Amino acid sequence: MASLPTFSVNYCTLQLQPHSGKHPNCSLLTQKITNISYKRSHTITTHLNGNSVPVKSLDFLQAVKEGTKIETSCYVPLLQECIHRNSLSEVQILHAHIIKTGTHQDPFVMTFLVNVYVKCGTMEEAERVFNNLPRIYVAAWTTLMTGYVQNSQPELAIRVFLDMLETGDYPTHITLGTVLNACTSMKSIKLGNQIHAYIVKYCIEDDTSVGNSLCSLYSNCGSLVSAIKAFRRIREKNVISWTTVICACGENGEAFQGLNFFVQMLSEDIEFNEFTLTSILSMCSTMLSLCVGEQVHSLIIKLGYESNLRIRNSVMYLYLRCGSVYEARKLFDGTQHVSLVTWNSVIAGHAQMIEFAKDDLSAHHSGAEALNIFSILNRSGMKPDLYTFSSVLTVCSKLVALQQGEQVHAQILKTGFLSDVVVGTALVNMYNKCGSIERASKAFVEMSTRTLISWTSMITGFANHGHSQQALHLFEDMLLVGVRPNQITFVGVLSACSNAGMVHEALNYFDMMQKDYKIRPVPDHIVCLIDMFVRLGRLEEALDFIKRIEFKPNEVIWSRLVEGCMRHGNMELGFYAAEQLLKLKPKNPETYLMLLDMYLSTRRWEDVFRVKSLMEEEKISKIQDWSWISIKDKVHSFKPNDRLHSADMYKLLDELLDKAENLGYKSRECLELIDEDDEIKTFSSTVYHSEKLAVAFGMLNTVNAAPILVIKSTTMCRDCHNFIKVISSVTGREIIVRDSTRLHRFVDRQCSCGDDGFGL
DNA sequence: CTAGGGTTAG
Repeated sequence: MASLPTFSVNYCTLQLQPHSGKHPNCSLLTQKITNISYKRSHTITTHLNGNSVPVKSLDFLQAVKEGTKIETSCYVPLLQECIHRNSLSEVQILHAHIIKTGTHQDPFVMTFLVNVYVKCGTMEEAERVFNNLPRIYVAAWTTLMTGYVQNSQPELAIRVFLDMLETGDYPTHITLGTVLNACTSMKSIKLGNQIHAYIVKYCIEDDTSVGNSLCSLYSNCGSLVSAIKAFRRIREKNVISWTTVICACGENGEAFQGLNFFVQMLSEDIEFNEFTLTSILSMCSTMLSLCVGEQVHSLIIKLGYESNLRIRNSVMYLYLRCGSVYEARKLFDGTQHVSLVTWNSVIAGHAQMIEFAKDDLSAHHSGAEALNIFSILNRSGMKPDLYTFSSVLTVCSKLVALQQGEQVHAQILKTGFLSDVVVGTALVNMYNKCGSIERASKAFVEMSTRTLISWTSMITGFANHGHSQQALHLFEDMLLVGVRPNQITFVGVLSACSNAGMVHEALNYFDMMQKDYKIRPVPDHIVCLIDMFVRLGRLEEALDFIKRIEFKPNEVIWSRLVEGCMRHGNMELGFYAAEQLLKLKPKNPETYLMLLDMYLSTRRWEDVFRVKSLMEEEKISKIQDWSWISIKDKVHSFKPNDRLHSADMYKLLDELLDKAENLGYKSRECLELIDEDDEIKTFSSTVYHSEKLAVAFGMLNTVNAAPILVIKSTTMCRDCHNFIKVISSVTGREIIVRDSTRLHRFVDRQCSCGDDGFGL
């Protein structure tokens, strides 16, 4: 006999039971469930005391209390109604009744009860019932596994699977589908392949549910080709199969192919449902294709799905992600009974708009609107859930809105959502982004479970605050706990090394990333390393490094080298790097500013004109230099030299400038790209730069001990950086400025960036 | 007991 596939999950290795030749399909028990259970219909009828009664109108609790005898066959539909109502308390009453009447001897009812507890999200109870089952059938194993998969403990699902095989029970096609789903959540293609081998061996690859699960496994592991293969092998494809393959295309960036599958469905008259439509919509959202999205929307109206709330929510989200606030708003206002998901979609949609907005000003506006919607939601009496909180915390972190973030934190504590990993991670990230590394690490330590994202967020937080050693210690801890780092984790690790100038360590980790974890370097990794060499003045090494990478260096990589060359006065290399940069036709106005500064200061007028004409060609507009500060629930914005704020503020700023000058600060001019006719004003004053205005405003409008948090759309200039350093000690205030490249935390004349992280 | 609107790290 050929050797059997081996399942290995960290702690155990087990051989599958030898098969008897034919795969045992559904057990008797599964058949029984299908016969008695119902599609999730709203009118379940049952027989009570000989009369056929619709369960929904039946106050079964009353019946139970009055001591009515319930036939064993009635428990399942009653329990099903509890799932539908999501009422754990009623489940418990029924459970007690089941015990009282001795029905707990019935393996079928008790197996169903495991499912009920799973559906109510109470795994402890589900386990308890499972452990006391009079006889464990394959359906019970499967149900328990499903519970673990749905409650984000896929490793336990695999453990249960192995336990099941040990007792000699055979998996059904549904069990295998669930195991595949566990592999999918663990993103373990290795284990998935082993299960796939088993499936091929028993010739059930063409089974609908197995095929569907295989399709989503491969899709989640990034292999669209295998996903489509799995889909094609399904003998009887159902709506789920089609929807899954469409999702697979969307998740893997092949939206066009996904649309083709949908068109095929339409032309072949294959049944589709609301889920198919929402998948299509979310595909349009991720590829930001408003044009296709609008067509799908009209199709939805034509097909009469317009009033469907799920679909409405998806359409709203689509419009928001594509920046059509007006359309989204129209839909929102036109919806009579909005659900929590509607609110969540609108908030998450605005959060997304921050990322995809055309400029920083509208990005900021979206963020402020998201917070506004959140407060309306709170006043409406509806209770926010973990999705709401995660989105809102993201918004706070992007707006550097510490006060709102703290309020949300308090609300999360009260409502008990802190135990959720995603919410906990979002909280850690919020404190990191708002400059409070202390509270971030406190929140991180207090988490009961951590995902890769939690670790990565905290490591990056330490790195961004200049706490390199702590970042690296945390990374080592993460490895000890057995969490596998990814590309993004290494960005944090390398940036920690870079900030501390730890060349040896950086190169070691860079090596480890590629050799031990088979992660290919991306521009972000290289940027960290280039920054490190540049910081140490080792410009030639930086160049060597750029030449050694396998991909074409991007705009950021070259511009960091140009910047470094300017700082260290190596103009020859600077000109070379600038040539490479110009070949890429950069899009960032700040890059042009830097190049102009370089050519102006060396009086290379021809190059100045070359850069200027390239700017025209590339339609580079003037730099949008804005700063913001959130105070209480309001966001205040500042433009350089604006005179829109109170006279007190300008007075305070002038006083601070005086004080700073007495302590050795010397104001310096800086290059700017401003003015209506887009002419280059060579050097202009930095006195009223937007961040200075925002800081002064913050001093005036917050209590003395409070930190001042400013967010800035461009990179901070050297002058403002010096100024804020000085006044942090003059005023004894902590000042945090998050600019377009990094976070600066000024305390007592020191900045967390180590004074190397700013521009001209 | 299998897909299924809204959530976290760069």
